[in-house]
Amino acid sequence: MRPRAAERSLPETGAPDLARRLPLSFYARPVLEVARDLVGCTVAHGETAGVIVETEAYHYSEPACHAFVGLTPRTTTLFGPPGQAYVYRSYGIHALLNAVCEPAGVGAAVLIRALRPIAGLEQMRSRRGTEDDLELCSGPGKLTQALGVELGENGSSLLDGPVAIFATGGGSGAGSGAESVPGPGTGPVEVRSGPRIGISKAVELPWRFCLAGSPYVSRPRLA
DNA sequence: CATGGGATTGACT
DNA sequence: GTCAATCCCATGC
Repeated sequence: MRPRAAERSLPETGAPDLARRLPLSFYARPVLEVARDLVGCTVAHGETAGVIVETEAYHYSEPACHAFVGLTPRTTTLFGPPGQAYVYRSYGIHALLNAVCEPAGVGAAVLIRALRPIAGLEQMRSRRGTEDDLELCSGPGKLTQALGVELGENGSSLLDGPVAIFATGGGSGAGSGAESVPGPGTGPVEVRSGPRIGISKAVELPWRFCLAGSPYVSRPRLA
């Protein structure tokens, strides 16, 4: 399949290392680790891209997760192999984007909740119908609209599919020796955790992860 | 087959 | 702060 434009050229912002997508081994880990480590990474779709500033973890063992009910037509992707996009319709209106995690057979995924836009801003503004860049991707339904991610991409591979996720290469490039954590795009990113948003069950679990101080996270902001 | 409930958003009081 | 929009699907009769 042909390379996507956003993979080959990106604006200066953040100078992401778009040469390499996150590998399968990144997703085949405990979902809480993946959720935390995805903050600071870059997600791209077509000409558009943004840096992840907010995520939430979902695991079959707790009732807020769709996989809690077991294997059904809806949860097939969730129980599938890691590194796939789980896209579903929310409230009959919005498409929400997740990254499937943990080994195949374990229903778990990370919901991508907010991005800092870095590429394809004009297309995002057009799709979103606003000129306010803070409103482009500051919510799970907003970012899929801005990126143009749709339900048909459910089950597609994040490793070799239309939705791509990259480490946002920070200062020390590759080959810096030391076995750095395999996931986090950048070096030091301060991530805060708190309760997940918009759920009615397992509300106490602090499985939401936000980039500290980012104006691009959704509301309510994490103190 | 009928029903009910959302991993949300935007408009409005 | 409240509330409707809108549709997929899990559940129950």
